[in-house]
Amino acid sequence: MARSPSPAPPAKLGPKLTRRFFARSVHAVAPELIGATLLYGGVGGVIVEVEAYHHTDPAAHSYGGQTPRNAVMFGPPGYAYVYRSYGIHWCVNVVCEAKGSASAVLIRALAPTHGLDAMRDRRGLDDERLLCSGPGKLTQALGISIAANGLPLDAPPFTIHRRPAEPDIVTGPRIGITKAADYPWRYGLRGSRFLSKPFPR
DNA sequence: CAGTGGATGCTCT
DNA sequence: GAGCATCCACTGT
Repeated sequence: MARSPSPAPPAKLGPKLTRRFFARSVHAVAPELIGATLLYGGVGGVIVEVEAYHHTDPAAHSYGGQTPRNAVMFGPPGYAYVYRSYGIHWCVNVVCEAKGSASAVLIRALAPTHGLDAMRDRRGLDDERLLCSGPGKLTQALGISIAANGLPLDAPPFTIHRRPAEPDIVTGPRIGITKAADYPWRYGLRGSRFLSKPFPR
């Protein structure tokens, strides 16, 4: 099959984010991640959708206390928390706030900009819009698995670049949860074609 | 487009 | 043994 020539968005990248960036409230970090560029092994794109999970939030994995699975959430900020979802997919979070706060931001969708061919191979798809438009899709496209759990976000294979400008951000209820389903802690880039689902209007 | 159900494995009760 | 921070294929309008 002929692969459509990808009209790659302009690769505008701010400076690399350091761990200090994550040492703040998830509600401060989450909107600032919209527009940032996430790379894993050089493959990735612009973050267009995230969700905040605070430790006081019944939907957070850390809500019930520390367990082997969520241990990374209880560690220092600036690290990746990866877990298996529905037995099939991986999902990646960035740990925020102070050590022990056990709060994190789930990365839910990217606009692909780097390594499109690698993403297409891993996903078995050509359509750019479907490569990273969901938390399980983007980990597959980037090759993120449990091996990335606990890795620092400011060192290879991870790289996160600050957003080059402040984007137009939408908020709404989080996706796919039953507890605290009304908290408006989903953040997205307004009008993006790469969201996992549209935001309610 | 909306809704439904299966796949699949791990975590915690 | 239940319950998932999901995705995809399939159905019916």
